[in-house]
This record gives sequence, structure tokens and C-alpha cells, in this order.
Amino acid sequence: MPELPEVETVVRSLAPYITGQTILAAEIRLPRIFKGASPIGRSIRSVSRHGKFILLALAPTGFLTVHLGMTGKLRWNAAREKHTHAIFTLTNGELTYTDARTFGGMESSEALPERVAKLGPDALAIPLSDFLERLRARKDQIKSRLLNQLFVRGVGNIYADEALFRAGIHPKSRTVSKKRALLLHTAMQEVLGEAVAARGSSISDYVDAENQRGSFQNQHRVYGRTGEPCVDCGTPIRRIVIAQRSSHYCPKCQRR
DNA sequence: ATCGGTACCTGCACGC
DNA sequence: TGCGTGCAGGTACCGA
Repeated sequence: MPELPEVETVVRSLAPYITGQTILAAEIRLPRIFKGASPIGRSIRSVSRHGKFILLALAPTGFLTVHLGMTGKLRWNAAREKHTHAIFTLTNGELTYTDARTFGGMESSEALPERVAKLGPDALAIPLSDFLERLRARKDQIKSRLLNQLFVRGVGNIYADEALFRAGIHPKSRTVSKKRALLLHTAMQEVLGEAVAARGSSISDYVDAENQRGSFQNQHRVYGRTGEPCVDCGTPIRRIVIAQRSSHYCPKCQRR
């Protein structure tokens, strides 16, 4: 479910509710989604996003690192549901974690986990020069590269397809001209920025901390539009599989 | 050391 | 009505 724009929206909608509050109790109903020591007694110093990870910085020390996987929801004062796996009682309300597929989870630790700390630069912040350099350093299919969080962090399946369409790049391309690389950097940051402004894409599960859906799914140009006409040329959008994920593209606008 | 493939899990839409 | 199949915003881990 959640890529950079969705995670950013959760962080922004959650922060005002929980910043400064103390964790008074923690009920972990499904133990395998929680790793590390109990955060009870710590207070929440800040809420931020690191790629697709949500970081709750704790006081006096430590982090609660949350990943939403495909269907995770981190909500404020939400009703308990079938797949609500963790409930944190804070000073002034409840923080709940609900996740049907349990691909997500959370980890409490003193330092930021290494697997999170080592991710590439944030997709919204990476400067052009860094992007071009990192693009040149790899030679897998460009779609796979965008999905690789060690390359840049934050891009997932929807926004990879949307950025490649806007840049006119075939998802299987392994090398990209300088001109296309520049376009891709711009396209990636523009589409992510527009999606943040629209509070993310809600296809089935995604909601923010206040249980509100996003609206960017109404602005997708290729993702989920297999067989529908390209918005630029009318050619039917094609679906292929890359890295075991669906890829949607226009065969006329995105040549190899 | 990069890669490409597989595993992890539940729910839903679809065809028969 | 039920059953089998394929698909879904993601990451971790394996062997080549």
C-alpha cells in the first residue's frame, strides 16, 4: 500500500496527536509484528519519515521504527478491528497498528536499525547530480532500480510506473540517456510531490492516521490502467511483469 | 558483489 | 454456493 506519499501523509496526520505524549501501555496481540524492548515509559519526541519507514524518536533515547508493508495502518483513536495487532495507550488516547497481510511491523531499538539507516537518499530530496551518479552505478532494469531502496528510498510500484511514464522511459531499459535521466529526476520528484499534495493514493486499504483516504489514485496515468488509452497518445496501456511486480506503461510513449 | 527469484500473509475478484 | 486461480501499495533472504 504505502509508498513515500502515503507514509508522509501518515506522519503529518499523526504527529500533532502523539508528539510529546508518553507511552503508558503496549498491547501486542500478534507478537511477530513487534521486535525489540518494550517502549513503555518513553515519551515520543518526534515523528518523521525515512523513505517508507515511520520513525518515532523516543525520549530519553531510542526509536520505534514502523513499516506499513502492504496493508498496514497506523491510526489515532481508531476502532479495534480483526487485524489490529498492536495498541499503544498514550497520555491522551490510543495509537493502533492494523495490518491484514502482516508484511509490515515495528521495531523498538536504541539506535536506528542498520537495515534502515543504510538505505539510499530520499527520493524527494536527492539532488540531480547524486541521482545521475547513482543511476550510472547500476545496470539492472530501470524499474527495478527505482524499486530498490538502496538506490533511492521511498519509491514503490505505483510511483515508479508513473515517473517512468512521465519521463518517457521503458521500464525494462538498462541504460538511460542523459536527457531521459534528467527528465526522470524531475518526473520522480514531481509525481511524488503531487501525490503528497493529494494525500496519497488509496486503491483499497490505504488511509492516514485519521482514517482518511487519499485521492491521487484519480490522477494515475498508467498504474492500474491496463488496456485503457494512454492520456498522451491513445495507445492502450500495457502490463508486463518486472521483478515479480506489475509494470504499466505506454508502448508508444515509452520506447526501449 | 550485484542480480534475479522466492517466501512471507490475507482478502478479494473472477471464471467455472 | 463453493472452489480454484491470480492479483494486491513491500521487504528479506537465498543461491548463482
